[in-house]
Formats: sequence, C-alpha cells, structure tokens
Amino acid sequence: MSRAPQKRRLETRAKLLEVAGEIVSEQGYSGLRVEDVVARAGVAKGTLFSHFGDKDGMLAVLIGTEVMGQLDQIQGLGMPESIEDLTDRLNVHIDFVAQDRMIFDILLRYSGATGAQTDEVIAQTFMRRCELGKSWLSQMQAAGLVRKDLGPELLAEGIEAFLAHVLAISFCMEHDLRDPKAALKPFLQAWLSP
Amino acid sequence: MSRAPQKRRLETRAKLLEVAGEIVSEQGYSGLRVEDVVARAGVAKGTLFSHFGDKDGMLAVLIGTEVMGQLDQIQGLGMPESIEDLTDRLNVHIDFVAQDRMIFDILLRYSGATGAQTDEVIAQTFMRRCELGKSWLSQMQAAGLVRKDLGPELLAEGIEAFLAHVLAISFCMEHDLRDPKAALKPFLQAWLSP
DNA sequence: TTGATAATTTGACCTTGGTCACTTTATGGC
DNA sequence: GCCATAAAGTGACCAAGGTCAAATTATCAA
Repeated sequence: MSRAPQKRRLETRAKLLEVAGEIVSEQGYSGLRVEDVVARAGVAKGTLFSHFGDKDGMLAVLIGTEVMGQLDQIQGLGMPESIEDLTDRLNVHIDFVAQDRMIFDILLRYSGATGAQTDEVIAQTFMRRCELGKSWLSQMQAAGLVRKDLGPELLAEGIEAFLAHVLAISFCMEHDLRDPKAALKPFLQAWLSP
Repeated sequence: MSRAPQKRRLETRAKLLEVAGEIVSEQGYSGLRVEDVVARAGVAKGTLFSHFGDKDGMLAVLIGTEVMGQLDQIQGLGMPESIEDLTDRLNVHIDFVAQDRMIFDILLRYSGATGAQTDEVIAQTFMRRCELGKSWLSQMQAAGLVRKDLGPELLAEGIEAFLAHVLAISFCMEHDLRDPKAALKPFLQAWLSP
C-alpha cells in the first residue's frame, strides 16, 4: 500500500505533460524526444521514466486525454438518426488518428490493459466509446434503424474492428490513395443494416 | 536500372536469414538482436542493414515466409463446408500471431505496401489470403452457405478486420483471459450468415 | 527540533538500432 | 592480363530510449 503522491510529484508530472504537449503541437507526436521534454521541463531524464514507465506511457496519457476530449464533443449529440450519421461521428477520431501513425500504434498498444489499472486513459477511452456505441445502438435498434438479431455489445465491438481496419489500411498505402473515412462507410452499412 | 545481385550477395542474404531463423527458434522474435545475427553470420552490422533496410525489414521477411508456408497448408483444403469450418482454418494463423506481439506489429506495419514493391512478402501474404477468402466465399455463396447481399471482396476484407481485432484484444489483456480463436467465432457468424 | 523513514529526483552509464565514409571484391571492355 | 567502374561489405560512430545506485527532499512520530 503506497501513500498518496506528494504535491511536488503532481507538479512535476503536470509540467512534463504540459511541455510534452507543447512539443507535440510544434513537431507532432513522431517528433517528440525524451531529451527535449526533460530539458524544457528542467528535470532529469530518470524522472520522466519514473512517472510514465517509458516514452510510450507518456504518449498514452497525451493521446488518451486528446481522445477523451473528442468523446466529450460527440457525447452530447444524442442518438444518431441513421447509420450514416453514426459513421460520420467517427470522423473526428479518424482524422485525429490518421494524422500520425504513432497515434495509431499507441492506441493499439494501450487499448486493453484489462481495465484493471484505472489510470490508463486510453483503455478508458475504448471502454467509453464502446459504452456510448452500445447505448446508441440499442436506441437505434428500438427505432428500427439497426439490425436486431445481434446484441448492441457485439455490434459496437464490430465497429471498433472496422474502425481499426480502415485506419490500418490507410497507413499501409504509401501515398494513401484510400480515404479511411470513405472506406468505413460500406463496412458499417453492411454490419449494421437491418 | 540496377544489375542483378551477385552470387555473393545472395549467399550473404541467405546466411543472414538462416542465422536469424535459428535465433528466433531459440529465443523468439522478441529476443532477436541485430548484433547477435551479424555475429553468428560472420558479417558486419552494416551488411544486414544494406540487405533489409532495418531490423523490421528482416523480421518481415522471416515472418512473411512463415505465413506463406501456413497459406500453403490451408490452400489445398478446398471450399470450407461451413462458416465454422472457415473460421477454424484461420486458427493456424491466430496461433502463430498470438505467440508474440512483435509478429502482430510487423504484420500490421507491412500489410499494405501498395503491392508496388513485389519483394514485400508480407503484403503478398495479405493479398493471397484475401484472394483465397474471395474464392472460398464466392463458392460458399453459390452453395448457399454465406450471405449473398455483399460481395466476396468486402466479406473477405471484413474477415481480415475481425481477425486483426481479436488478435489486438488478445494482446491487450495482460493475462489474456480471452482466447482469440473463440472470440473470432461470433464475429464471423454474424458477418457471414445468410 | 530532530532523527528515522519513505518519496522523489538525479545523471552517469548502458543497450541497441541505425549511419556512412571508406575498403575490399567482383565485372566487363580493351 | 589490366584497368575503370560498380557492387558488396566494413566497423567506428551516433542517436535515443531506458536503468539504477546514490543523493536530495519531504513526512511524521517522539
């Protein structure tokens, strides 16, 4: 049983995240260097690792926070009026992830985490999006907009699968000819139509 | 226009792959170190990079070759007799990928490659599995075993999406409670049933 | 206040993938 | 065979993430 973190530690953590966020907004996620972060934050390298475990751990917090904000945006919109409407609500997320392969990799690496560690922001975003999907889908089922022969949980998870798929494809194509947003539509139509 | 590679180069490449394969069978893909490979192969470090670009490039060849062998196995079996039969044929692949997260990462990184570079083994495996899926699915459609309202191409790609999804999930759970092979079944039943 | 204990931070050091100017080796025309 | 040129290979060097014993700072009971 460990004690609560001291104020100093919380400040250090906040400073690291603040500085890292600045660097990301200047140079993107791929341009982030641990050395740069600690230099700007005025702490030693080891401090960063004691806070986040590794570089990916820190990126996970940054990215998870960002995705949480996006979910806040979508949250209030209420039940989608159609499958297409539902699909369109994923565009914010697709645009965000598609901008940098590193985002996709980090999301993939931290998407599970069993939900045991409640401090894993990314795992929380997945759970939250799934819950949101479930809620929307069961409403849409009731309204006859979505097939009823499958449970909303399976449907929601399937959407996650297609979402990841079109994003993965978009990174594979060197000169990405394929637009992930357009690619998602036929899958969700096929998956959700009554 | 570059000339054909000299015999010496082909030998060096073969030696590197042979040695790397040995190390993998001893220590797994995650345990592979570039230093070890070049030491055992008796070449300089730069040589490896001149052959494969980077470490992942060499892993891609190793893994791609392995997957090709698995496809050879499945190839001859002919049209699956049911959706469950089809699902079971993916078990070899699932078992292989699930053994080491690095395999999954490499597959994801190289799965596209536009098909432009014909030397990319992994891109070829994806195309081949998709073609195989398409062929099976259109036969199964004709036999009334699979829904006919969607084209075999979309169905095959959807299977890829679910396959990647259950594998991703299996890596996320720390003490992987979920068996990816079992997890795949409901998705494919839902996706393919008439 | 003070000393014991735990939390936090430090930075020298390590590991490992990757680079590139240079050397060695092969090839083809004369 | 001899030389010019390209292919192949070399290894010292670099970059960047990650480690950990030691030092510093906070907390709290006596």
